[in-house]
Amino acid sequence: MQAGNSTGKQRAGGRAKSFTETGRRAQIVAAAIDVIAEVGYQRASFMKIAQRAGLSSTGMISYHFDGRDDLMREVVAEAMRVADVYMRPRIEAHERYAARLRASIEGNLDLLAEYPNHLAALAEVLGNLRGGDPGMVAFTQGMEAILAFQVEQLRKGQQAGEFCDFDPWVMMRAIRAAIDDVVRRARDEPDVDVRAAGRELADLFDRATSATSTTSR
Amino acid sequence: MQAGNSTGKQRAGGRAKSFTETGRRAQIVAAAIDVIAEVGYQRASFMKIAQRAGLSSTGMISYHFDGRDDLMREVVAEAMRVADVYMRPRIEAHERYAARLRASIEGNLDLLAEYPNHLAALAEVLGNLRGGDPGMVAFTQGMEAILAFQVEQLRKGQQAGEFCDFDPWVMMRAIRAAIDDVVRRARDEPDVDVRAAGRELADLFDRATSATSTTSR
Amino acid sequence: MQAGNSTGKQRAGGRAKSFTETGRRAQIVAAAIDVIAEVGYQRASFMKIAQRAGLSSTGMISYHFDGRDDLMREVVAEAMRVADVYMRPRIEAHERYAARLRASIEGNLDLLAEYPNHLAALAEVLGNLRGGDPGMVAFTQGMEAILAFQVEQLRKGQQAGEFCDFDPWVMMRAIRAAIDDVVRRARDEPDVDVRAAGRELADLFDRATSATSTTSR
Amino acid sequence: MQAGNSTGKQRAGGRAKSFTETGRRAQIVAAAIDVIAEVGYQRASFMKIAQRAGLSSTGMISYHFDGRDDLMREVVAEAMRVADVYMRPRIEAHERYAARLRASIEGNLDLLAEYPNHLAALAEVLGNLRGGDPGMVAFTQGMEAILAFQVEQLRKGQQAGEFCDFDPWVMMRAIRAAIDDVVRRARDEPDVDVRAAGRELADLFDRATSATSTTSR
DNA sequence: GATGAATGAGTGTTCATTCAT
DNA sequence: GATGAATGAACACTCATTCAT
Repeated sequence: MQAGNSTGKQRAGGRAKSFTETGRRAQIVAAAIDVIAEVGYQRASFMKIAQRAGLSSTGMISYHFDGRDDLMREVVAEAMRVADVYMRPRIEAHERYAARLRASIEGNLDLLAEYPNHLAALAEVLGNLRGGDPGMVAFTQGMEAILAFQVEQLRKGQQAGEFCDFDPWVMMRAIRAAIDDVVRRARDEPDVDVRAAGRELADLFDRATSATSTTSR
Repeated sequence: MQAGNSTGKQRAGGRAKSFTETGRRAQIVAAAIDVIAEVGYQRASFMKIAQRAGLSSTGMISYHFDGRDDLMREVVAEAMRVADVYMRPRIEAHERYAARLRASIEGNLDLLAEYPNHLAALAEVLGNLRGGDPGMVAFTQGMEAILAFQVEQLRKGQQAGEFCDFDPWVMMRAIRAAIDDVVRRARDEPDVDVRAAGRELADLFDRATSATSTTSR
Repeated sequence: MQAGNSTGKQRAGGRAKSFTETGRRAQIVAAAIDVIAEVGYQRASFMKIAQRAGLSSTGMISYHFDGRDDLMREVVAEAMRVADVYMRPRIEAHERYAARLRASIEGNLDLLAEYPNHLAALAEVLGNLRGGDPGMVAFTQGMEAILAFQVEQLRKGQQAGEFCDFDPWVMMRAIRAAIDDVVRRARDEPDVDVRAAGRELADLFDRATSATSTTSR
Repeated sequence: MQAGNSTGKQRAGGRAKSFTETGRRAQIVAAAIDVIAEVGYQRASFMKIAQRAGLSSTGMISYHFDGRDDLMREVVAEAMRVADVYMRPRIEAHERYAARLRASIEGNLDLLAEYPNHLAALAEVLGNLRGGDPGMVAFTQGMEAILAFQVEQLRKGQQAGEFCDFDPWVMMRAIRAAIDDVVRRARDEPDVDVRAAGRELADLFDRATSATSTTSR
């Protein structure tokens, strides 16, 4: 999952939470991220998550979260928060859109090297969402908004003459899919050099978006 | 899932099957493909598949298949068979590697337009395999072999001077990931013009692989 | 199961059977004996028996037998028939009751050495009968009759002064239980010398029944 | 099943258990003992056990026990514990091996009179173990160890001149088989006087093992 | 007679969730 | 707040039996 440029998160339920409840929730979310990264979205049962979190029963999770979907929403929110903190400064350090795109791609895979479980969990949860899932609809829309922002960046790059002519939605999804694929590969083969893969992908999409190759003909 | 160049498959058990049993198996596999495409690999229970196939009980599926893994193997084999029949002549109609790559990408998405459930089920099953799954190991290896063949094609294209310098494994996985992403998108948003997306992706990876930009420098 | 001195068998159902049907039945019974000896009474499913018999479906068994109990009755009857043919002349070759008892014990274990599956299946089926099983009640009573005959032999030996004073029912059941135990042991450890065990058991029960030890004091 | 001289047991899983969980486990084990004694090992389904224990679903049993084997292990452990408590002082009250053997036989059947289901369940579970059952292997070995101890007692009795010459393994298995047979008979015919049977069996094996017959010659 | 596909009840097990304590 | 026992539905799978052909 390509991360960065998040629009920020907010809890689904609006009621105020005490400090310890917030702490418990964070603890459970952290355990969920590890478990999801390890065994996948579907096999990440409450029991496994509770064990990883050092809890003695799954009831604790149901107590703190309004169902499995709520927990998963928090997992995604936490992963996105981490990604946002990591990515935003690296992207905004650049002016030109092409440089920002490269920073985005390489940054995602540097992030993967540092937080492999976060990105793996993120990809797992989002990859297992269905369009029809009620309760996750608003969620999916939030994801679309983030993607739309990134697409808009591509479009601006085109208008600025940095990028050639292409469908920015198709390009953006291809970039995200390629990054997610490395995330999945890193999960199964921990020895993969994800930073090197990041540079390769950045080169790849640089060529794919660059205006120079067309103008030079 | 990018398909094509399948190595073919046959049932593990050697016992001869009657025509009607073969028919029932095919019917169940077809139902499984539809259900998997609709609700995903994990949620595709025998009960849903049996209902879709017009069977009164899940026992019938266990009667015809040697467990869930066996059914899933047949699902993949069937999807690969369809893909192979569709893709192979389209790819082999071209001489040059660049043209073959374009044919492969566009062909996959034309195939998606005609058999959306087949490709969706294929991606679902393969995407949910874990390294540790015993009984599916040989299966994963078979997929790797196909991917390796496609990587080899890219490498030959580089040697022939048609492609620029890039890591063929990274490129191949990026291509496959981009195609699979369209498959997933088409599943959730049936109105997507997948053939147009195919042309866009073909253009994208044509630029990303083309040797022209280097010669013009 | 101690065998011998059978009162003979008769089919439960009274209708006449054709020659081929009788052949099929015998074939199935033979397969059932092997399967039961190998995997036990409860795990001996129609499917395993059909496979062993070279039949392509379990329906064949249900066609020829009026349910599982009917098949099991035939299994016992066949095993008892074999045992009776083998045991009767060996026992009747002796005049004295003590010699007949020894012939009975050693004969049973010689029989075990020659037909291990028959005796194992016999013990399995009889050992898994419950008192309450309807449809098997008449059957159990038949077994009791055989045992009663053997008890009567012991009693006659006592009256003849060959045996000391003991409860013949308890003695008979102990003998049978000891023999059955060797049958079970031979099933799990095929290297056991069952004939040697037979001689040991014959000695054991010779001492336990002998009138000499008491008179000699 | 002849019991006594148990080596003791404790749960495989090391997790500490609350009092109520321990209570529930004991309740389920007690229900399992009753059901197994009534319908046998194989027919003792979780559903029947749950109903007997007053539970609404079989899931509760899976919650408290790590599978069917785990429950069966506890059943045997409980039966052996009861047997050990009952038998040990009765056996150790005697010095001589012959007296100990008599105490062992009569004690087992007195125990049967008091805990008929415990011994019936014990015999059922152990009698249905196959050599190939993984997870129960260590279990079978434990039973062999107990039997070996009892065999050793017989051997010592022979060396002490109390017993005549016989194969102690064959003798021990015959004794155990005779006791188990009474257990089974008591299960099907509750009116049997098991204590009387115990005295008869003790007399029987006293004669079978006694050294007096040899000295008088 | 013989076949084998179909049936439906039953198996142990996992799961997210609930609720009395 | 926190616990963990209890719940009931769902899961894949096996089984003996039935029945149209």
